[in-house]
Amino acid sequence: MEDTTATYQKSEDVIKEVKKIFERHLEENHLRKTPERFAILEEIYKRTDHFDAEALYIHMKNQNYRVSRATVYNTLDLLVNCDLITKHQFGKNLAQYEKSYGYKQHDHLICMDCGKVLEFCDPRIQQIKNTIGEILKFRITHHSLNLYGTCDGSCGHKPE
Amino acid sequence: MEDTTATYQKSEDVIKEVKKIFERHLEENHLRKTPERFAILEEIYKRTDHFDAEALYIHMKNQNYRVSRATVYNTLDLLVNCDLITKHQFGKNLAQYEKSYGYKQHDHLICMDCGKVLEFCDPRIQQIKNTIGEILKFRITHHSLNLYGTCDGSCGHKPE
DNA sequence: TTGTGTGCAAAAGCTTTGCATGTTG
DNA sequence: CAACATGCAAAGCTTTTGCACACAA
Repeated sequence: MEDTTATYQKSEDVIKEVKKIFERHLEENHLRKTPERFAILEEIYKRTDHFDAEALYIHMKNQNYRVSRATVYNTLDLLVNCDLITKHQFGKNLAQYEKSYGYKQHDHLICMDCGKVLEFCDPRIQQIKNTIGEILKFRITHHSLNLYGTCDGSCGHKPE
Repeated sequence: MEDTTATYQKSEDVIKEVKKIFERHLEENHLRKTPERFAILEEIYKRTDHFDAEALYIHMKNQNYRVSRATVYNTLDLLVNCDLITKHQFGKNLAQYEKSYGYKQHDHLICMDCGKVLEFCDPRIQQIKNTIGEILKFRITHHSLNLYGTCDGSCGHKPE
């Protein structure tokens, strides 16, 4: 944040920051700082977007970490709670996650043919949240907007 | 449709209409018109909003229909395909359905405390779909917008 | 009569839980 | 050292599949 010359933060810097955030979250909630928890956070922030719990588990195994599925699921919950990752359900019965620190709010566009997921931003969604929250007397904390369609055959049409 | 004096269609009329639509869909796709399929459609349109597959299965059993879960799931798929019902994933690993014939497009507001689901309409969502579809070259067929929050304690706060 | 649809039960897939062991605070 | 977290495996829950029988076309 001090360095105004760099457009993007280096990956190592981001990882350092999210670890600090996670650490604070664990302290505030009297949870233990175990190596597994930090290892999982680090691997998530090294990975690219959208992954599911099993893929992360396999990834950890391949990196020769000794973790269990239970710990993966446990840690994913913790990370969702402190807003370091976001959980999605893109229509299927399989939770997908993505890192959320440093990313601006965005929603998703899913191709029904090839499973491709694109991201987009539209300010009008914020307006909708304000309006509806006021009308229906809800304190809206978050939302999920997915658009489904087909990407004009620009993909190889390999249904997932 | 002929009767312009009635504000709402009688339930029996709606059921008659959706059965006709379903019948046409089955014919067009060379699928069989089995009594189970029509019985399931009928029970869905007699029920209130938002239900899951298991609840529907239990309901059918209680009505002394002899149906299997397999048939329930099979028929739900068919009904989704011909737009007579809509499938939702409200954050949990459990598909929820609702009848959609005769209802205008709407989205959902979910209370994280009590699980209550409210419905709302906002024309701006259609504008977002148009804009994004054009920009990202997608033919958008449908969407899912869920707002999550808390309903100001107006509920008994019985977390589902 | 032919093949699709059904019921039933078993299997599959994602997630949670129980228990003994390990480790943080 | 006490409580919590972990690994492992088993159980839970929703959904899918396999198979023999039923029945729509």
